[in-house]
Amino acid sequence: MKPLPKNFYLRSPDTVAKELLGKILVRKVRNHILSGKIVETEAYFGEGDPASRAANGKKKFNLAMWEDVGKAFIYMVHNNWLFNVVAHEKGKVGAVLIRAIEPLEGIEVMKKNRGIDNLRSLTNGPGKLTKALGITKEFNGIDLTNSKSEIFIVKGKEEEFEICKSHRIGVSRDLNVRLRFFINGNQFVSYKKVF
DNA sequence: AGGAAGATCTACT
DNA sequence: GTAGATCTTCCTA
Repeated sequence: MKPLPKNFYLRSPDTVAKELLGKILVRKVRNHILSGKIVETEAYFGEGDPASRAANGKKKFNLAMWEDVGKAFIYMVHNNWLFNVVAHEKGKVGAVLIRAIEPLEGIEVMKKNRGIDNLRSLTNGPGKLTKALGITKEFNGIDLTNSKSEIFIVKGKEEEFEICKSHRIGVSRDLNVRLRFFINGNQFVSYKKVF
């Protein structure tokens, strides 16, 4: 499987967020592979988006959002690492938060990483999936378009699904636009409720 | 030093 | 399904 090319991410964050649904997030560890289908995402812009980490200008920790698209942008909130993909049009700023995946390969390892046995709550949240896949700040800036990386994203198999939109979750000051996208009816979407 | 943050877990109604 | 306590960085004063 070849990773999605860089120009996939060279578009508006909301477009990329929508199109990332159904793609496969792959995490390579020494002798095994963990992977899952992306079922829920959120788009974040740069300036003008009060919920974005980039809203207050460049900082040390959010530099990745200004840099090359197709890279990982990882930061911590409430003791959880959140995994984003840098995506924006040329010269702009933005990222897509991966909020939930459906486990495919390496489920036993994910259960061990999470310390639980329940499949449904294994990766149905942004902080949960990073824990299940063993993702930490160390991977900030990693290239997701290179299959040699420890984390990358490939095209999944073709399938039909309905895309739903809602407002972003947990954001104290959201924009008046729906920027959360998820696969309708999927068991691993973090909240069914539509805000 | 203090507070806020894109969340999670647990314990209930 | 919803409410409340609580976890750790990084930013701002």
